[in-house]
Amino acid sequence: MKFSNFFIPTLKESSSDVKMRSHDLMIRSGMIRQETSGIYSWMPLGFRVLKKIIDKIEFLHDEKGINQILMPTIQSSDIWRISNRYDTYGKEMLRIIDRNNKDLLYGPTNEEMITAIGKQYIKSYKNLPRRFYHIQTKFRDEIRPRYGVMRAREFLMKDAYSFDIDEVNGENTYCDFFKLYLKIFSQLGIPVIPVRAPSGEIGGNLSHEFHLVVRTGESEIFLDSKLLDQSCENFELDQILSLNSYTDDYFKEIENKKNLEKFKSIELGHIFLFGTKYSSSFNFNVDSENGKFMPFMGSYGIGISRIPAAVIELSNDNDGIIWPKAISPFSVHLINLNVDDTECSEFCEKFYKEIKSRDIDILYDDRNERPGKKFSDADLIGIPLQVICGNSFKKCRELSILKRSNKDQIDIGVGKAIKKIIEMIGWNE
RNA sequence: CGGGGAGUAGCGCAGCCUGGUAGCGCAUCUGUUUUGGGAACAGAGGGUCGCAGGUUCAAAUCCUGUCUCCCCGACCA
Repeated sequence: MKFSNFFIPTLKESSSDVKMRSHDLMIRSGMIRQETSGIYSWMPLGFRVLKKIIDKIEFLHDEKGINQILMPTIQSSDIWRISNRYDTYGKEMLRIIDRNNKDLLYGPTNEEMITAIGKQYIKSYKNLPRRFYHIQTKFRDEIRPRYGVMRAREFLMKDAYSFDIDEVNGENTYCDFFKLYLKIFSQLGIPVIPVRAPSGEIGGNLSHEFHLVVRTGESEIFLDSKLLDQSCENFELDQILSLNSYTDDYFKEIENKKNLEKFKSIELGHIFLFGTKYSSSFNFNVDSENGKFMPFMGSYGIGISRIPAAVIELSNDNDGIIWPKAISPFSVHLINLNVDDTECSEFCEKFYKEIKSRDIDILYDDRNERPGKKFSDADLIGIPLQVICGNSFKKCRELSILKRSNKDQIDIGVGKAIKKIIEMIGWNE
């Protein structure tokens, strides 16, 4: 992508209204624009990051045989009356009336709808288990939206739902999702901690949240600090159940508070096994070999649009964002400092095409701007590798490769540059 | 919903107390010189001062109402 043809409206100055680092950087790097309180447009650069995250999440869900669907944003009040949540959900639910005076709502979540879908099609135990997911805009009319997309009213969420024949199978599914979530976050380059959350209204249910520990986070969790360095990706159910980590709410309920430290964090995911809560209110019965039963259900959410903000909150410096490779909008940022020079521009053009032909995302700054502006934009946008073509190209056919994370710079002959870049992209950090 | 702050050019702000031709920086446009870390000079364009009412010869400024946004607390991915 050429910078001249990719709209990134960067800003030099911060708004005094913006208090959180990630919020400020997302606005100044031209990723998002506020529409009204808690509602944001995603500009080209921001949307690219979002798409990277979506792609990874989709891939890993599809790989597990979880079927992607797309449910509507607008729901009928009817199904919410069946679950009795239309009246209890409260003011967070945005209610809408259509021209025929029918009560509609902008979906804050989809348990009711997925249960209605399941009930219509799943008639036999032979049709179970089933797992579905969708990625869709949600709306929750939060009391106080804040910090940009970190706590927005309209937000993008991946929510998955499972149907199983009984509790044991439901727990296995839950366990699968637990591991899947750890894998997803690890592949996104985000070190999350699984945290036990309180059981819901129905006793005996399972719930965990996935938190990113960061000093400026707005949640509080309590955990054994050993968990910070431990991988839980291969945990079995009993280990998951006995994790020594708790959400704020859960912490108040437990008795043994030894070895628990308080951390600030950002909640990025939440999984929940709620059993037959909705299948029973929907009278969702399925034939078994010798009678009928109600499917055992769970739901599994990831706050997609919150992820870029969380990552930036964790990974930035005075000059701007430092993207982890996995979700960086581009892998390489080529900076041409001499666009007026034919030789330099021709080289950059060729170099740009060559990198692109190797399936590497590259942003090529071909704008007629001064070096200082290009460097500061590059640092603000935060692409992991900056490749600079300037004076040393003219003098001795060298490029500079600069790592955004620590500003380490190497100068390298043009012939060796591509090989080196590919090598650096492959580095794990 | 309680408490606090703010709405003036695309962005960031001053002016308001003490009423009298709406200003500064950034950005934008033109020209010249510049070009490895947000360039310099010269010029130009851009505003129903959130909205509505009131006081006054005169309102960005004073009064009343209203809308919106932000921050702190109780809810959430």
